Amino acid sequence: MTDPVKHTEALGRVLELVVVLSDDMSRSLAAQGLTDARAHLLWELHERGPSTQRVLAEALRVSPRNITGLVDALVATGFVTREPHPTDRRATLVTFTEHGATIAAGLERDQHEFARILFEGMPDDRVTALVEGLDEVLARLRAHGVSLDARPDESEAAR
Amino acid sequence: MTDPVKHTEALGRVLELVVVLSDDMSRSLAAQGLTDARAHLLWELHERGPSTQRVLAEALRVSPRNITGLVDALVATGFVTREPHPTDRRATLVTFTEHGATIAAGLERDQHEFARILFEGMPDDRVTALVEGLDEVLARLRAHGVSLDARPDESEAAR
DNA sequence: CGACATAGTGAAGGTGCATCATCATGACGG
DNA sequence: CCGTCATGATGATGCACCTTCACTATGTCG
Repeated sequence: MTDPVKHTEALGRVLELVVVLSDDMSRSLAAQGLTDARAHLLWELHERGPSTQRVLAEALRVSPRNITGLVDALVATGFVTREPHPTDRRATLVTFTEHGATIAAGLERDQHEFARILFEGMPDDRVTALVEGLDEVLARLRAHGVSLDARPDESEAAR
Repeated sequence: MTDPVKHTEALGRVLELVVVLSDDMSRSLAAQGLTDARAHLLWELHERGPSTQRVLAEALRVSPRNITGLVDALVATGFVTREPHPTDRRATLVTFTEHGATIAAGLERDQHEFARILFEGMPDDRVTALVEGLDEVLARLRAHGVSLDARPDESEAAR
């Protein structure tokens, strides 16, 4: 039971944070000439190193076809290049240009900067409480069957 | 100072929650034949009652032109109708059909259901801590100049 | 070698968003 | 009363993201 009203209030806070945060991050990315999707791709590339488009498609959870377009755009703006895969002639390795690598490193700095803005000076126990609270919420979501790759199978039967 | 690593971890949790949550909500909406934007419009209509498209555009923070399309879609699927404004012949009042009102009420139930899934059984003090933590983060975001209607003026000068 | 799987792309389409131009109507000062 | 300006909605275009289906080129395995 606990308090349903408080629960709805908490959900409201989470949703508000979602809106404000994603809005601000998008704006910050746009200032660097990046869209959300392209920045996401750059980020994955930054963490994985040169990758095939197939791998990127799975990382971003989008169709391989879509990756083609994103890579096209990033190639056009000089952030990445397509290199032949050394052993598989079907595949291409998406690789940073120098410029792209610089930008990607900047994304990481931006993330730290963001964390600093949000949490700097906040008491440690408060941050810990927040992380634990969010972890529990995430755990509940997963327990409820939100696996983040739930295919639209015949899973949903309720209602 | 406090701990930068913990801060980055906390940001990671927030971002993960954003992804998982919005993904799940989208799926839940799609199951009712609604896209995110159309559901958002329905939600505003539910909270405001019959509204002009202009008002909806401001509520959703999108261009009036875009509202025309969303309303078109909702009219086509029978969720809303366009009624003439009683006093201003330029304007139209977007109004629920019976079906639309039912669906909108369902959205509200869904939100409560969602809150229940996320928080039911969680100790009250934990929920409170979470809300307070999120409030502080939101306050910091705003203090940092994220006003949610920051026009791309000449505000950004840094970097 | 033949059957099948896999990497990437062309074609076509849906959705959400934007801007600019246009039309009809409202509001206000002279 | 009327001209001017503001405002509500929409037509026309265009971009970004995403999808599915079809197809080519290549890898893999019996």
